[in-house]
Amino acid sequence: MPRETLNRDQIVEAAIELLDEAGVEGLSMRRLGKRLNSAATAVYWHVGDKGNLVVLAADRVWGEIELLDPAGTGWRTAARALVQDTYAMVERHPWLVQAISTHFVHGPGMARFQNHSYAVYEAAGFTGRDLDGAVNTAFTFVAGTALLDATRAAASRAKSTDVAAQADEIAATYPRLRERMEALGDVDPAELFSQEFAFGLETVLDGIEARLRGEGAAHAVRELSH
Amino acid sequence: MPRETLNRDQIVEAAIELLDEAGVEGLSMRRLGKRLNSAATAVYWHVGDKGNLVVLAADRVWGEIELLDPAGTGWRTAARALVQDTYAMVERHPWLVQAISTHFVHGPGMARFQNHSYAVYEAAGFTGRDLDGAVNTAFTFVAGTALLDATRAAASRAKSTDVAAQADEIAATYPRLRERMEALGDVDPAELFSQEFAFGLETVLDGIEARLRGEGAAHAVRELSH
DNA sequence: ACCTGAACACCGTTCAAGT
DNA sequence: ACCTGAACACCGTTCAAGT
Repeated sequence: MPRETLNRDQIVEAAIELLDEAGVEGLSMRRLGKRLNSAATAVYWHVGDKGNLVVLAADRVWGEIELLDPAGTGWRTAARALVQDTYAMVERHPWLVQAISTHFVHGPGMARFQNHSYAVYEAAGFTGRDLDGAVNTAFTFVAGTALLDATRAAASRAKSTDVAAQADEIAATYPRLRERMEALGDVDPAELFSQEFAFGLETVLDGIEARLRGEGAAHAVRELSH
Repeated sequence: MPRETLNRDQIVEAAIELLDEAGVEGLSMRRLGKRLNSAATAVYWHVGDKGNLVVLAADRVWGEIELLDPAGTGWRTAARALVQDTYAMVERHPWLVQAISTHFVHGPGMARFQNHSYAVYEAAGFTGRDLDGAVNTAFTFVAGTALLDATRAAASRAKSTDVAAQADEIAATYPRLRERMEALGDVDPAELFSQEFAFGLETVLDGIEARLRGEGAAHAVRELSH
């Protein structure tokens, strides 16, 4: 499978494949070189170093998110869809959380996404600092969900269910945790997670909506930055 | 500085020091061995491998969080304090986000923290699945803040402000982002972040409080799990 | 029970040398 | 302008051998 010359896009694409398969640790310049039929070190000419390559890959995947025009659907539907679609993207690329936690990712992909976020909450009626606040609150919720989901994924990657069993044993020594474990024992973990996600999402949107009506304690905070 | 024998606590303590200084990547078994005046490989006998050591360190730091009795202060004050204190802990240990994103951390430290979370929202009046929902929503907010803060920290670690300048240039090609950049140009980034944090926190607590009064769209979600 | 040292199979990155 | 190969300074981990 010969090719003219290497280029950035092609390298980033291959890197994303490797990242999806094996995570940040599993992406090595030597493995990447092999996949591209070139010397591992040839990649350096195009992307600088591994850190920068991870940043390029991380920014790229933000471009996969579908942007729904809030004018057609109403802001809350668009806001909900945006959070859900972002979460789906993160699930396709579980390495993204680690990438973001160790690198500053703010390229074209992120800018496109952020600009749309602003469009959604602008359509809701927010302006100025409140607009920043609303966008940021929703984004924080997605980020949190992604991070918690990454932990969960790490748990199922762990050798056997040994780790989970040990966690349960420890939790059982605390009264409230034991009570919840017993109450939730029958529920499928995946379904549980998705219900918690839905609950959290609507709760956050409710908080944002209350702010829109000038209600809620969040109102007082705004006075700080007048 | 001689010592009897190595032990787990001592190793985890030294590991946290190294993690605070240089992150997960900067923690190497050889460096750790040097700090403990022992062969790098001696550590393996006590903690298994590096992954498990990171998990032990990550669980340990959850124990640093102060737990405020909600009976004395009211649930909202206790909930707010818990989020703020957790965030402060994460700022002291910036590697925690990466550790959690790649490992399943559910030891005694986490259990203690989680049990207290349940106590706070139980004091607010939540029970059953709503209690899980409230605890999880608040925790998701802290997790998201931590992840976003890690990115920010990675930005300031990056060589010069080159990266940030480049990010601004890209953002400026989007109308809404450019507008916000111009509007916020004068504001100190650290102060901005802390105001967004306060806004988000109160917004999320407002959403949770609305749920407590049986208001809000989050109510409908609860029906799904009856 | 606890520790050491050598060894193995990897890494990311630099750089002179090639075309 | 783009690529190669050797080389350097690291990694995590295993394991026989020691006490």
